[in-house]
This record gives sequence, C-alpha cells and structure tokens, in this order.
Amino acid sequence: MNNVQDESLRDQKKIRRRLQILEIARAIIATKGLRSLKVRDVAEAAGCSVGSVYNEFGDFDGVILTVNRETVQALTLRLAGVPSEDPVRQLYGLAETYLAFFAEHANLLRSLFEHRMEDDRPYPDDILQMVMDAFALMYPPLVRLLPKADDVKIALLSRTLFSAVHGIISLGLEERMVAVPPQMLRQQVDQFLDAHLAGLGILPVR
Amino acid sequence: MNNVQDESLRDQKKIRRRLQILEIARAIIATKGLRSLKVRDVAEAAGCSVGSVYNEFGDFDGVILTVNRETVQALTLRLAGVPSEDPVRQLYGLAETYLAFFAEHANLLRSLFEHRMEDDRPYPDDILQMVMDAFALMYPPLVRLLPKADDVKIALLSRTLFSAVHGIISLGLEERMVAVPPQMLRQQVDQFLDAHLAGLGILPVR
DNA sequence: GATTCATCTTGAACATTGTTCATTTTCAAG
DNA sequence: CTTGAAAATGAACAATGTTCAAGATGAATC
Repeated sequence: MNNVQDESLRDQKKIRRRLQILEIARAIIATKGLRSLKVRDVAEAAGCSVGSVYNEFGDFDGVILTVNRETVQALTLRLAGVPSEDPVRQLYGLAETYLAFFAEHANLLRSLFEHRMEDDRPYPDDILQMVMDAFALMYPPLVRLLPKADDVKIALLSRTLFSAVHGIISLGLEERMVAVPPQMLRQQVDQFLDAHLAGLGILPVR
Repeated sequence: MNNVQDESLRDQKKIRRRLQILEIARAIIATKGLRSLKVRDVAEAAGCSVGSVYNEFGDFDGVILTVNRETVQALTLRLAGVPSEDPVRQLYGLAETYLAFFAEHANLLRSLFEHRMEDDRPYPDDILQMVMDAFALMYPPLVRLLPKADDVKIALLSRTLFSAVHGIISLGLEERMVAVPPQMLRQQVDQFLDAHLAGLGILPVR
C-alpha cells in the first residue's frame, strides 16, 4: 500500500468525478431544493452516465447522504471557529454563527434535517453523531459558566439550548411561514439568549 | 340551494370516498411516514381507481396537504383545550400538550413541517396561517404576565418561545438522533420553561 | 319507467425518475 | 502487445405520479 501517492490515472479520474458529482448535487439542492434533485440531471451535468453515479454511491440516497455529511462537517468547522475566550460571548457566537450558516445554506440544512430514508433503512450513524456533536458545542462554555452544576445536566442543557435555537432559526427562515428579516431574526435569537441565560443565573455581559 | 340537506346519492358517495381516502392516507403517513405514501396504495385501500383520487384532490400533493391541514386543525383544537386560568400554568400546558401531540403523531407533524411542494409552487396560505395561529397561542398568557410590554414584542416573543419548544421537541423525538425518553423530554421542556420564564422576570409558580 | 345528459369513474396508457446489468471500454500489469 | 480486472455505459426495467378517452352512473325531464 502506497499511502503517499497512489494516483493512478484511473484513480485520479474516479476521484475527480466523485467530487464533481457531489458538487453538482450540492448545487442543485442548495438552489432548487432536495426535491428537485434527479439522477439524470446530476449525471448529465457531470458528463457521465447514471450507472457511474450508482457505481460511486451505491444508490441515490448515497449521494444525498454524502452531501449531508459534508454539510454537517462544514457547519461544525464554522461553529468551531467561534472565539472561546469569553464563554458568554461564545454562546451568542454559536447561535449567531448557526443563524448565519443556516441563512446561507438553508436548503442544505433542510436536506440534512428533513431527508428520510426509504423503507426502514437506518440513517447513517456517523452523520447523526456529527449532528449531535455539533449540538454539544455549547457544553464547554456552559461548564465554565455553571461550575457547580452536574455534568450530565449541562450536557442535556447544551442540547436543549441548541435545539431551541435551531427551532427559532429553522422556522424563522421558513420563508413559507413568516419570512422574518434575517436582521430581525438575529435580534430575536439574541433576545432569546438574553432571557434564557438570565434565567439560568448567568449575567448577560453585553 | 338547499343548505339544510343537499345529500344526493351521488354526493353521499363522493363525500364518503373523500373521507375514506384521507383516512387511509393519514394512516399510512402516521405509521410508515410520508415517503411511503403511494397513490396506488391509497386507491387500492380505498377501493377506487387512481383516477378518483385525482378527481377529488387534483394531484397527490392535494391529498398530503389536506391531511396536513387536518393535522394542524387537530393540533389547534388540542392546544385550545389547555386551561387558561393561570397564565403560567397555561404556558407549561401549551408546551406539554404540544409535546404529547407530537409524540402521538410524530409522522403527521413531520409531514406538516417537512413536506415541500414540487417546483416552486407555493405552500397553501391557509395552512401556513393556521400554523402561525397555533404558534401564537402563547400570546394571551404572555400578555397577562407582561402587562407593561409592547404588544408587537409579545407577539414576537410568543412565536420565538413556541418555535424554541418546537425545536426541543422535534429534535428530541427524532429517534434517529437521540431518542430521549418522552418522560425525560417533558422534564427538559419544563426546565427550559422554568429558566426562560425566570429570565423574563416571571415567577415559576410550580 | 324511459330518455337524456351532465357528471363521475375507470384503468390503460403515458411521463418521470430510480435501479439494474450485460456489454463495452479502459488501463495497469506482465 | 496482450491480457484481465475494474470501471463506464446506457438501454431496459421497475416504481410511481399523471392524464384522458371511453364507459358507467344517477338526477332531471317527460
């Protein structure tokens, strides 16, 4: 096994094609929504046959799931970049960064949260785990802010808080529903955190 | 026009069939999820042709949307039954009732929130309005609890709070994600409200 | 009750889209 | 260059949404 450079001409093409398929699928989901994603469109845009898509991803769900996996990875990266000096600021930063990312990639996030598998096939564990990990990112700042509290409780609180923020944002960005202006929505999120942190006995140092 | 009883034999059959189709579609969504809903299955179970389904509902989305409409109506009915003597209790009651309803009808609620129209057709306004109205049900108790606050702000707060509760519940019930035991989830929701109401300066009288 | 006609119902045919697989093509190895 | 394993192809198939010409139904009229 040559780890350093195992780049046969064959593998190069394979890798390039794989990336191209994913890029195209992601673009379609992002611009026209998951429901508009069609195998033939992807294959044609990637300049290959539908069979190749199946060779590379097993089935069409495989394409969607790979895009979703990369979406949650990108999200995690963005969230991990939130400054952590001040734990209170970090909490606001996480919420606001989630809002910004969701606003930029609404359809990709919806694909991540709304896609259902055919029949009773299970959703891939690694994706679920990554989502859970992202939603656990409020844990470190909360631990610093509530040093007396039980670890398990803080873990729960972290998930609860992030889920609440997710609800506010995902419904707030649902153009079908309210079409809250993004600026307004940021205010909403901030005020929500104001009140909730105050209720937890945390001083909003803003 | 005979308003009292315009029941020709024809109309009776039409109405009965319509109800039957909806009942079957609802049952399939509720038990196997929206993605498992197929025209032919519905038609066969209803003892009619696929053409009749189209005559009655225009297209397949029409069936789904009608089920969704009835779901939000049932939800509103349940939420409207929450006692309103004590405004604080009412808020907890609304959240807990939403949790109970969501737990009982998880797939129907997911159909309501996750169904996307084909192409760029708009989601029916009346359904959106009903969802918004349901999410505004926290407004009356909040007004009583925060008499000094601006009406518009309370309207926003109502939507924000309900959206937050929705996020906690919809992700908490996502068996693919966490599989929080329902009893645990109720505790989570209650504690969430505890903290948030405290932060709003409302005494949790529990 | 027979006739008529508007309406509803039917289901085969069609359209769209996911999936398979026998055949052909490619290319790294010998 | 030859060869064989792997990949690519795309026609055929399968599943499913949609249409519509032809037939069935029942309310109205006589």
